[in-house]
Order: sequence, then C-alpha cells, then structure tokens
Amino acid sequence: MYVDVLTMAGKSKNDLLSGTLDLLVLRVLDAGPRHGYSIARRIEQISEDVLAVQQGSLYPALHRLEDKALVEASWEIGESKKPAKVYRLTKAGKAQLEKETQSWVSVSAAINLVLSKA
Amino acid sequence: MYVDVLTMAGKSKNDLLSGTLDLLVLRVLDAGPRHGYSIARRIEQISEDVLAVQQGSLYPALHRLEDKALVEASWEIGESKKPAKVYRLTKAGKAQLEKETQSWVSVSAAINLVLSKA
DNA sequence: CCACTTGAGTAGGAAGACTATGTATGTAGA
DNA sequence: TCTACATACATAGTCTTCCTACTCAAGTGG
Repeated sequence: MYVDVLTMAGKSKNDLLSGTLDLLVLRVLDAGPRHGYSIARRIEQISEDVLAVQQGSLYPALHRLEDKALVEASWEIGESKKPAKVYRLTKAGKAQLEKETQSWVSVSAAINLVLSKA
Repeated sequence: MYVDVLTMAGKSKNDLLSGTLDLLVLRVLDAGPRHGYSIARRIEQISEDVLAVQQGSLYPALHRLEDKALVEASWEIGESKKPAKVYRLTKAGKAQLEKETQSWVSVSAAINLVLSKA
C-alpha cells in the first residue's frame, strides 16, 4: 500500500526539454549498445546529474524508437547474470540521430539568439 | 467549409522545443511592452526565421502567463489605429524570466555535453 | 472591390513527459 | 537468513504544451 503524502501543486518542473529525450538516447546508443537502465544512468552521469531520466519516460521512449525501427533490441545476459534488453542503433537510427542533432543545433542557437538579442 | 486534404502521418516537426515558448515570450517582453502578434513577429525576426510562432501556440501561452501574473495586458490603440492588447512583464515575470533563463542555460549545456561526449 | 496583412481568439487532438505503480532478481550487510 | 537496496523492465493515468484548423474583424494597397 502506497500513499502519496504530497502531490504538490507546484510542479517540480522538467528535467528534460520535451522531444530531446529521443535524441539523447540515440546519441548514447551511437557510442555502443546498452540496455535501457544503463542508458539512463549514462545520460545522468555525462550530464553531471543535471539531466534525470525517469523510467516512466525512458521505456516508452525506447519502445517508440523501436517501433520506428531506429533502434533494435535483444535480450542478453551480461556479467550481472540478470537478463537485460540490449538496444542498438539501426542504420535509420543513425540517420535520424544526425538529423535531430542538426535540428537541435540550429534551434538552440536560435533560442540563444533571442535570449541575447532581446 | 474547410477540409483537410492531408493530415499526414509524417509530422512536420516542431518549430520550438516544448516549454521554451514562455521563456522566449518573457524575454521579448523584457525588452519592452508589445502586443501578441508583434511578439511572434519579433521572435521570428531575431531568430532569422528558424523559429516560427504559431498563433495557436502564442495566444494560449500569453493567457497562461497572464493567469500566472507573469505578464499583464491592456488594450491600447497604437499608430495603426487598430486596438491591440499590449503585454508587459510584471515583477514576477522578470523573476521567472531569470529563473527560466538559468534553467535553459544549464539544461542546454548538459544536452550539449551528452551530444559531444557520447 | 478584393486580396492581403494585421490582430485576437478557440476547439480539438497528438505528443511526450511525469508520477505512481507493479513485478522480479541479484547483492551486500546485519 | 532476513532485509534493504540497486538493478531492470514495464504500464496506466494525468498533465502540459504544442500544432492544425478554423473564425472573426479591421486596416491597407492595388
């Protein structure tokens, strides 16, 4: 039995910008295959804990990417002996990564322009 | 009567990152009061048309900000003689702008870290 | 007169994130 | 051994915010 003590009105506010999660996941997988849980850990680690990847965001994102054939998965047993679903980037995923990276670069640059120039 | 010819599956994909619109609006208003329509034009202009602000995004955003008392509005008649709803930043809006700017800086930096470091 | 731009707005729906759950197993420690 | 914790995957429900599509209206230029 779980009870929420506080479901506050003041939202804790986003850890991520909507839409960037897929990009980050693709990028991490570009550096080599990984299972879901460790993708999240990796993003948090590299971002020095600025970004927090919730499981409720991560797994749906992975399933989305899989549906779009941008990643593919297989169950594997690693050192930990626990079976884990290992994801790897497909060719289409690689292409998508490049596209989304380019998009991120230009959009974030544009936002910075507005923020600086008024 | 209007009919959509094509409501395509392949989305045209975002002009903005979700959540950044409010920040951009606050920033533009920080440079001086403006009416809604001209806020959109200004963002597009400064961003060199990389960012497109849809009216269906803009006006709801302004109403949200007004509800939160981050901006306040008054109907005014400018040179164009057409009445327009002019928005200005409130003190709370200014504070919010600073907070969100800081958040943008750190989050975008974190994303860039992940993108570069793998 | 007509088309275009300016200007404000709403309704409806899709997307994606978060919270809150649930399940299960391996591992370290008391 | 029991217990707590980290690992690991997953889904339901809700919320927020965006976009598309549309309406209405008043100036402006041809």
